[in-house]
Amino acid sequence: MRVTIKQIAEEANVSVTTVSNVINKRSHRVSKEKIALIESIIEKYNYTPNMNARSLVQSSSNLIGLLYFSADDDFVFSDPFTAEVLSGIEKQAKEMGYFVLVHNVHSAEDVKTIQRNWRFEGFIMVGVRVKEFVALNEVFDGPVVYIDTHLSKATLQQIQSQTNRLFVNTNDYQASTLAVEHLIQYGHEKIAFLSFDYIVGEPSVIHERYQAYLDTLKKHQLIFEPRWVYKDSEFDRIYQELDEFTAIVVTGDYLAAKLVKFLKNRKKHVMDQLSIIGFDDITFAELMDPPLTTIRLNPSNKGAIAFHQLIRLAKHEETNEQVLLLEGELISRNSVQKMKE
Amino acid sequence: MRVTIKQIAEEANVSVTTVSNVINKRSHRVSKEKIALIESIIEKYNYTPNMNARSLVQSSSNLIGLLYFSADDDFVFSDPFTAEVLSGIEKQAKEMGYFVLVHNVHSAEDVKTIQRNWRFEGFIMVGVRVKEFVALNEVFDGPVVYIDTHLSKATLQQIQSQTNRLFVNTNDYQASTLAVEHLIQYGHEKIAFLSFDYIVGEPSVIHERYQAYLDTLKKHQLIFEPRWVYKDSEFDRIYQELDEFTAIVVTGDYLAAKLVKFLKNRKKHVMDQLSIIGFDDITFAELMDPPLTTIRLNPSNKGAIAFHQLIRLAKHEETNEQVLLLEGELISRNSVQKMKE
DNA sequence: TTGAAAGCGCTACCAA
DNA sequence: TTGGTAGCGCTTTCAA
Repeated sequence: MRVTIKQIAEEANVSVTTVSNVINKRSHRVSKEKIALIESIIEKYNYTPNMNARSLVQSSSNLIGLLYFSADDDFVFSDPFTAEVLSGIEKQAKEMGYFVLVHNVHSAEDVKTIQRNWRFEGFIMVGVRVKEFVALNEVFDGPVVYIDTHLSKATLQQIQSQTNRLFVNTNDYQASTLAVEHLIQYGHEKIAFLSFDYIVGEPSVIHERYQAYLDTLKKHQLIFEPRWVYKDSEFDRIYQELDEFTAIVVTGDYLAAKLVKFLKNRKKHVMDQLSIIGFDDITFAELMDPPLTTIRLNPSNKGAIAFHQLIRLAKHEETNEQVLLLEGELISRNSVQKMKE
Repeated sequence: MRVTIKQIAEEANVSVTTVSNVINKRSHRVSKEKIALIESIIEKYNYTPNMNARSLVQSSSNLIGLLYFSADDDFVFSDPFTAEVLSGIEKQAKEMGYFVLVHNVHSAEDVKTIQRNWRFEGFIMVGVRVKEFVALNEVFDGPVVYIDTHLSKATLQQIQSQTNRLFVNTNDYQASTLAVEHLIQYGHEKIAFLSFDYIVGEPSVIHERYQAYLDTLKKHQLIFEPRWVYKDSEFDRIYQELDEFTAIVVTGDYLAAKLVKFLKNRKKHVMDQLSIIGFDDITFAELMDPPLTTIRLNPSNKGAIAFHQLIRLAKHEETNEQVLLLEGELISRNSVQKMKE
């Protein structure tokens, strides 16, 4: 059977209080000798406190929850993005003595249950959409860091007073500007845009990127051709209109990889003719043929930052900004070629 | 403040025991009316029991730990394999009302600490090597399922008596046989083998695959040329000896992707001349150029199975086999070509 | 069918 | 500097 604080106390001939005090490093409340003695016994039995008991009495736990939202029962942790976020979180958590419980949730109710079951210091939430945000945000009153949840100005204003809510996003506008500027710098003037389908008007990653695409074209006085804006279901149309533009911005590397494959199947050497830039810098980007030029978003870093912010919130430390924007970084490989003068 | 069992009891004018009984579905101990009454109150307050309290008294928790071993501080959950395993585990766990805590550990000591902190039903361990196995195996006496830990016959024999230890592996021998047979069927007779570096003699995934490669060649009376066995550091040598063989077995898709890239850089159309088969079927395999023929290993399935086995162990259900072997599946794409007769 | 009470392991308060 | 003790929310005897 495992050693408890009581047994340690007995063996040391002290009270449980004293043992508790040395465990919790309240050294000013215990004599040096006793500390040494108790620590040796702790060492001997390899004692570590029972978190359940501790959490029960303290109503806190060194436990944080990584919640991933998805409507369907998809295998979300196989999504490389989520996986890397988790990676970043877990690494930091381990270092700081925290534990991470992961859970895939579908609704606010789910969160209610899970947070009632355990005592979480807080949550990091990934994949929350605007429409579920409000309901969700009410469920839990502890600290929450949202990753990549883009809110409208109005909603943001509403929750400004909630000092324990934080948003860690990529600066998608900046990232996308970076992408388009790179293309322009390389001499491209006819630039297309490909993204997953999204709800127009609703704040989102894609919306930001699209806006930046528009603005950057305008800034450089390049033509914007509505036809050149594609959804992921329109590969065929891209193929047909291929001669019209010389470069395309694709809002994700994975989608870019799919497009490249599709195009290559139709036409062996398309990529000599079309420049392509993606987002994310997934592992595979550099292994593609041609190696994919992309905007690196560094999700593990995002996870790490989210974690640290969460801990700050939990400790009621001041934060200036409610929305943290992480910059994207241009990774220039060969899929974007210089236009001949 | 949250509702407790006590408050429910008060509101229902019954004792906590009775409430506890309805929560735990001991319907024969409570009258129908009280059950209805109590359940309605539970519903009303959206009450769910506090796991810490429950775990404390029951010494169990519906909590399982996914422990990933790594010597260094790598971002292991960004490894697509681990991520998918987690995916499979988490999905099942959620369905059955379990929770998954993930932790990256470096040593047996780490495990000791973490398991003392929380009350785990059991652990699923990934990435455990033979040399750390023994020490590790002693630390915890609850159920453990090891994923892809290959042990020697001797070690396996030693722990045969531990009925709560289980191993879920891919049948790497079968998988590799499948790969080589496929190549042979397509007319290849000169077949090379590429793997990461590994310790010869120590049971491992690669060792199994190598052995199957050897045996299958022999079975078909094909020549085995020791020179054609490569490590991941020997891409250059592969390039130099490229004319000697027509196909290569690569023990992982990621490695295969790297090789293809390397080779293409040297020689534009190598892949017309060399057939290649990988293992894993990573997401990217089908997006490669050419699309990679591979042996699908289905890690999320592995995770799901591991989870179910763990629960069986925890419930002390009988298991016949201590080592579960999951079959690989040939996914035939275009990277393996038929030899001309 | 119901309830009183002990106790899981720990912390925190108060008293010595 | 030390210890006694209440109590966190729950389950589990045992008795009624």
